Amino acid sequence: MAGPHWGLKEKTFSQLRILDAMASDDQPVPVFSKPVTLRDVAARAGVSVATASKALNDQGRMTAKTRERIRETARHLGFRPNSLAQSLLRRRSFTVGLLTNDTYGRFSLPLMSGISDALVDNGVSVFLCNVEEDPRLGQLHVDAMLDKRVDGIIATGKRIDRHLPVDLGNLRVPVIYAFTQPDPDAIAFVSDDAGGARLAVEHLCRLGRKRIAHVTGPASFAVVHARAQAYRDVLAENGLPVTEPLLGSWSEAWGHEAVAHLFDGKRERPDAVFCGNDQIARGVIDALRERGLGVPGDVAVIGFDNWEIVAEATRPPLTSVDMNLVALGREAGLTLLSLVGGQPAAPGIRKLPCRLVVRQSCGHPPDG
Amino acid sequence: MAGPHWGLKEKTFSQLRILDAMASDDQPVPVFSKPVTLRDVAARAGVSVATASKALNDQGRMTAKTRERIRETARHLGFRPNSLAQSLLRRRSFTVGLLTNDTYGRFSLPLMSGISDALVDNGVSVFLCNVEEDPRLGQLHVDAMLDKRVDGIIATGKRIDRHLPVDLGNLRVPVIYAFTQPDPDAIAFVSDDAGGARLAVEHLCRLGRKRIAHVTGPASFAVVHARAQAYRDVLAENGLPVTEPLLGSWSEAWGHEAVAHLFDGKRERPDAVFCGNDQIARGVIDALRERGLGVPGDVAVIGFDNWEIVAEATRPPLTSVDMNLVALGREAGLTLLSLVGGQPAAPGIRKLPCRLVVRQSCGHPPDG
DNA sequence: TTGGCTTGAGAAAAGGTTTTCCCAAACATT
DNA sequence: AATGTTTGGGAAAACCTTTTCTCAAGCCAA
Repeated sequence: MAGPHWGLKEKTFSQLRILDAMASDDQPVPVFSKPVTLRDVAARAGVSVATASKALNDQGRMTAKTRERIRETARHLGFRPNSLAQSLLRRRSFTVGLLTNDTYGRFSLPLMSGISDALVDNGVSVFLCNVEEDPRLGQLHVDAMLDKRVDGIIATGKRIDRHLPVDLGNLRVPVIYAFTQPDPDAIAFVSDDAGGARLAVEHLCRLGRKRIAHVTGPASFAVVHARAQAYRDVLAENGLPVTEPLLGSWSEAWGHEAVAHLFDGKRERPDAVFCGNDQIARGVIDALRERGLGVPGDVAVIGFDNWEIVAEATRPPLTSVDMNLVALGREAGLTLLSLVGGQPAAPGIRKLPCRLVVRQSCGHPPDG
Repeated sequence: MAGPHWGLKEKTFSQLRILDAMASDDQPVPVFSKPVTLRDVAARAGVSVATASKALNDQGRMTAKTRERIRETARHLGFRPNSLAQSLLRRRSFTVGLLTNDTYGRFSLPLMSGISDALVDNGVSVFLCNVEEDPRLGQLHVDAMLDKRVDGIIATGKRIDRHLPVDLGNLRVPVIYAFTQPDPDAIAFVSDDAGGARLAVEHLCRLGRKRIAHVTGPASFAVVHARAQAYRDVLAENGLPVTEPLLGSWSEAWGHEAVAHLFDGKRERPDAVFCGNDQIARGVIDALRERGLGVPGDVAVIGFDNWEIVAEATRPPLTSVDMNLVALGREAGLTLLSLVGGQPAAPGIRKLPCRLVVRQSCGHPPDG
């Protein structure tokens, strides 16, 4: 099996240890001391490092037997190429950075999950950097990432109309945004909020609800207006009366309070409430119960975000619009990858569709 | 300012562009094309790369004037050393990996935040890898991290008695565990659950509560027993009656249900409930309200985890035990760093103290 | 002036891999 | 037998930085 003699006197101590281990065992050798390098493989197989490299990368020309012998040797030694050396040469680190200011990870973690999913099979790892709202911290992270030669950066914010406290223009590496778009030339992935709102309101219409209210977050959020407009559009399309959306905060407390506005007045009372997020919906449901109103019997309630930990804990479990954050992350990751690979990509916003998750807070499912 | 002529014919196109830019501007030059290398700096300063390196790293000997000139040139060109090249040489990548299976990030994100905080000032970046419960995925991530020559790994789980689906023994790099300890020789950081429980129960005692119940998670969790024992201890120390903890799930629904057990029987009714997490506490509070019992008037309720998004949304806002996850992450990060630096560290578990966050669900604060 | 010592700075190796040549040997063609 | 052509494989450069070694010049003392 061994080739011609290959200069034992050149072997270092650690190489000798590897060889010793090999002599007694035919399994891949766990190496505790130094990592196995290509030189080790080449020496063991009796070829040059150049040939060894080509054998392992399916490059160059050599007899099938030689190639296989080198491969077997590498496998046997447990050789894994040093990514740093490869990166240095290829000017490509198989590493991307995810920049976020989302402390709780409500948005960034599902996104991260999608990104990581899409990239790990390509051997790409993800640096996660939480920059809070601190420009100094942001610069620190960005510099560290650039020094480490990340192939690209994904920047995500909590809302489309606020940006990270860091400038990513003219960066030498491609940048993709998720949930923010600092300028129109940037490539950004966002969920289709209007479409999601349509999904919700149309669902309520299909269930025969006639007086559908909308309780949502503060006017300072762009998504509030996008969703509110879709809400109005769908009601108009269905010939239903439009009541103005109630704007407040993203909290349970606001949902609670909004119910008072909706049900205390002398106006006709809603038989459905479309809520701007799951926490508001939760507050609404609690307040309705306190008033003796049944959900979904008297009033149907629908949420937004499909934050499972909230949606599944409400009684009854909450029907909600899911923004498909994992899929969004996956798309963003793949697009970044193709950008890194030199494929051009059109600037602008890509809206990804939402998805309705039907539970029990709106009554019988459409086909049930 | 320019030194002697330094061989213009040797300059590449991109270098010439840099020089052109310099001629017209005295600010650091934004470089869109290729990154500035040490060679560029050396050439521009009229010295060898060796000298340039030494000047920038405060090594070697040279006139103060030479050193300063090189530094100024580097600053001017916006030179940043290529981390990959440094890593290759130093066998140190200034990179660590955080392995987790916590999908929602309830635990791992605060931890991440602490780790990142502690390390970013040392120029260390963190790979976040979510391995779910998938051994294949785990191996994939670990291999990718090792190939990229991470300096160390922090592995975190959701619970101390379950481990990640991946073997991190004999890894060539130091490993630190958070919230898990696969074997007694491993270095692990966990929160002091017993201490946290003491904090909670003692708080209730100080407030004069006499019949304190404990509603917690499933028996399969080690922390359930640790906290329950501390609960019993504190009650005994205070001469109060001990009722057996109610074990269930970690959900709101269970908190709700537990209230029925506690208040429907013919036993004397509790005037306080110590809950195993904030969601249970939330369920308990909701159930109490439905029974017309006031919180904290009739019954004091205390939670665990201090998950702000839940604790602050309950009415009244929930007093809860905080596990100091950020601090724990910071400690873990710093310890890993010292391990990487060659400092030895004793194996075993390090318990970090919890902290009580007083809101309104237990009545007047001790000093209020 | 010679020998020894300090000072300032450069050459070269190292780190691990990939890739571009290049070269011998073997084979095929007239 | 002499000339092309393929084939298998190696040498060396490149990526960028750090560090060790070396060396010439300048200085001092004798």
